[in-house]
Amino acid sequence: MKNSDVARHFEEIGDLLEIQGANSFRVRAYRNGSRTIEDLAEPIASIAAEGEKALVELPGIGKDIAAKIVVLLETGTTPQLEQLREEVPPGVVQMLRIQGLGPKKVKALFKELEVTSLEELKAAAESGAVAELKGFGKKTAQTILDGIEHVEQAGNRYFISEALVPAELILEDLLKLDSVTQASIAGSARRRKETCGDLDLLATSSNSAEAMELLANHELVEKVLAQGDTKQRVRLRSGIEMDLRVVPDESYGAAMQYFTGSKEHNIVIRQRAQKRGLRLNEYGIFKDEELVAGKTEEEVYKAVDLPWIPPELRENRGEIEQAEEGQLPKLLELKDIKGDLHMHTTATDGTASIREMAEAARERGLKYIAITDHSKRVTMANGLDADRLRKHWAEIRKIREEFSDIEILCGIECDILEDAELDLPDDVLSEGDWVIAVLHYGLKQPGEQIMKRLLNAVKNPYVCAIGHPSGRIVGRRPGADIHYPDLFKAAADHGVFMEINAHPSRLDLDDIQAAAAKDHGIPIVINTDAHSTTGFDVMKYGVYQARRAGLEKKDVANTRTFKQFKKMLRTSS
DNA sequence: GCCGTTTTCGGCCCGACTGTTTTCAGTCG
Repeated sequence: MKNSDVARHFEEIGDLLEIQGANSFRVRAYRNGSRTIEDLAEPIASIAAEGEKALVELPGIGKDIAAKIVVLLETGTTPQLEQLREEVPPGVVQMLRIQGLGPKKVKALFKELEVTSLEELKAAAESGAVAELKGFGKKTAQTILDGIEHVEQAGNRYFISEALVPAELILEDLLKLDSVTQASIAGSARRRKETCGDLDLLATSSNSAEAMELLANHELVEKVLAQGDTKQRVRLRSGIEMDLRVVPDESYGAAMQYFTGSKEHNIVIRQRAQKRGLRLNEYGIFKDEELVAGKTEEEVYKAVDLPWIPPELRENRGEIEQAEEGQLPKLLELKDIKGDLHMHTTATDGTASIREMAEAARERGLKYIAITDHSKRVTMANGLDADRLRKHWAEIRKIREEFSDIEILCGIECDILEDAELDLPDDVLSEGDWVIAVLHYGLKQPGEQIMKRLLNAVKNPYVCAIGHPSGRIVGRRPGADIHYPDLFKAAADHGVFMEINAHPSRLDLDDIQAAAAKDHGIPIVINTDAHSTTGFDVMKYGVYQARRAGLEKKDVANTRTFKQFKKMLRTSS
């Protein structure tokens, strides 16, 4: 059972308990436990194998949840969840996803109207039954109908790229207003989380009405959902919702800190404030009623005896302890990247030639690239067999003579076949400069076979890197069942790199596994997997992911000069 | 349900906005 399955199990217990009206702190305890498991780099089953005591040492896991983890791993479920599922049908949990419906209202709908699915809820709202319930009204019924439509048509979360692009455009327009003195993106988009549920914008302004009017009439905005004096919520045409908050100048830093989150990070920061006899909210840090800090984020952190913490790290995954000890990493930056080792050309499924890709890479300041078209197994991309690959490499060797200021490596993205063999023979691979081995097919194979394939690739003397290791698509397709500690140990032993694929739909390794790979001392490469000349522009998303993993420049191989990079290759001689 | 250098019991972050209410509960972030 994967960590994500175990985490989801306890998340569901939390949801169901909440609908039943359980103590909210008990509900939160299950969610905290769930999150701890979700964030683990190691399989929870390995920890459980050491005994219940090892589980209890995890934050947010006590005796009770530890015992349930053991039962869950042994039997595939827990009596508690089975019992809860009997009491609360699955459609009722679905109702929690509707904006404006929380546990109390959902419970009332379920108990009073016996509504157990979104369809039944829709019918009840349309018939007027919902509006007649105590605590409900016509507007609530309409909100529910809008909410159902939204849940049905849009997925709930957006790729970081889908979130940041409109947010940056709107931010730019806000800053053009004379009345707006400062403005920034906050929330999960500022933390560069791989997906965002919504967007947060923050501004200081002498005229908050003007800022809100601009947003209400913005071409990217579809509808104003709520509006007060300091807070406005809108839905963009893309479906994503955005909050704008206008705060006083002296509170800007506190509001940035507050609305950047994460919730888990902020809870700990506020607890630190409490311990120091201070009160922290979005307006500042207060001693009794006196404002003692709030204009900048640095001030806020200083008031709780911490240095400023980069937003990407604010997840309460150890960054507060690091900050306390002065051990925060100096995070990688986009400008540190000097090479890109994964891209395609018209030889397979790319849209640009070798020369065009090299020129585009040079324009972006890259000093070295590897052309890595597909191997033959990927028939739909016109993958290369040995003959075509050798000709392709000959072509690359010819073209690279034309470029004095950028190195072009003869590479290949070689499939690791379902039977664990590589898609091209060793004698062919040995002629290249850079071999990335990847899983494309058979991602649903049992973990044992997946590991056999990956380990076989790692042991091959010509494989330089494992590309997009899990094969996941963010929010859409789960990755292969990988036992990461074994993979990383083998990669470290054989000097094989791990890729962070920078495409916003992949971001694979994810942040947690990238941090674990760093701990194993494995060199990491961040690659765009560009299929066109504009494909290079996704590099920043890979860098964001690396920053969330706490990676520094030294942890990432393609920050090196070409000379240094080449020395790291096992095939270099 | 979890947690502990004020605590093994009694806490557990905090304010804005909405809609349904006649003073506030529910929801959200």
